[in-house]
Amino acid sequence: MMGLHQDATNSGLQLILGLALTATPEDSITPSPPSISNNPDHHHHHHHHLPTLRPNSYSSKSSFVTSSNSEAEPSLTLGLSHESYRQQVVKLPRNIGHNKVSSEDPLEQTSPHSAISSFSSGRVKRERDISCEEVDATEIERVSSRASDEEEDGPTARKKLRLTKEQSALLEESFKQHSTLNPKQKQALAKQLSLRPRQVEVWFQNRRARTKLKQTEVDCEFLKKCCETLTDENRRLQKELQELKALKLAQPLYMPMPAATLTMCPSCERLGGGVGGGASPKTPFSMAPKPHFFNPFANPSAAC
DNA sequence: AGAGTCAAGGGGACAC
DNA sequence: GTGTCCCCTTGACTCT
Repeated sequence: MMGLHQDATNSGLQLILGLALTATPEDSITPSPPSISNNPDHHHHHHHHLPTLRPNSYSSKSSFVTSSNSEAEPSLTLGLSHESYRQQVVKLPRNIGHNKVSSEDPLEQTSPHSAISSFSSGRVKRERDISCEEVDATEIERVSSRASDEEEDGPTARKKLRLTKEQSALLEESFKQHSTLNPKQKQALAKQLSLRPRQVEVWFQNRRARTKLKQTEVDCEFLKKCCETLTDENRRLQKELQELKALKLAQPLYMPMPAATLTMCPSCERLGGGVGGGASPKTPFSMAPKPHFFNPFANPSAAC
């Protein structure tokens, strides 16, 4: 999809096209995904298996799907419903056990940095206040101790990841360059950000969705204005029509019309003076102010 | 307390 | 069959 700043400056026609082709440009630049068999961010979809209980809710769906991915972690639950699975997932500490998950992806091994950014909970606000480079050993220790606290917390709710400013900035920067990522780019970015590829992918998906939503809002505003303008124009034309009808009734049958309204097309010599004669049939949405009466000099053939 | 934000889950569609 | 996308939704968290 085009960037918002670009779309916002589009003309009406371009806007209409944009509406019809939502997100297509974005898709068009999506590189054909090469097959990466050892992609640690393995397909997150075809995951109709029963979920293996993982301590980390941020383990992508794909993580427990990849049976061939050397994950021999025993399943602690069978046939959990969606909700109960979520409940189970959040009961366990996130950064404990996450590292013990054997993964071919080194990125799956949560670094202290990502442990903080990915599994913060009550720390979110603090995390925003402190920049990520300020994450020192004390902070890491605090996180670790909190992890053990969480273990004792029992049924706590799922924790929410908040990306650090630096992570967000880098992701934004990357998004400006391409709104979609190929697997290599994703891997590289994930490594750079100490995030899992799945998290990068999700961020881009949500970012695209936000862009689209914003564009939709802009489109909506534009269409509202169009509607208002057309309503006004319609009102004006209706009024003009009424005036002309009244004028016609008030005049004797063969009384010549006022000179200003007597118009003749110079090419076919037919009388004009039609209602709203300035509006071209080809431009029904023209917002340009129109003359109330046909102007043969401005538009010699409009009456034909 | 309720609205807003945003990372993530789940599912369908599609290309290869 | 796999990987990725979009869409919709959920739930944790923040803001007012």
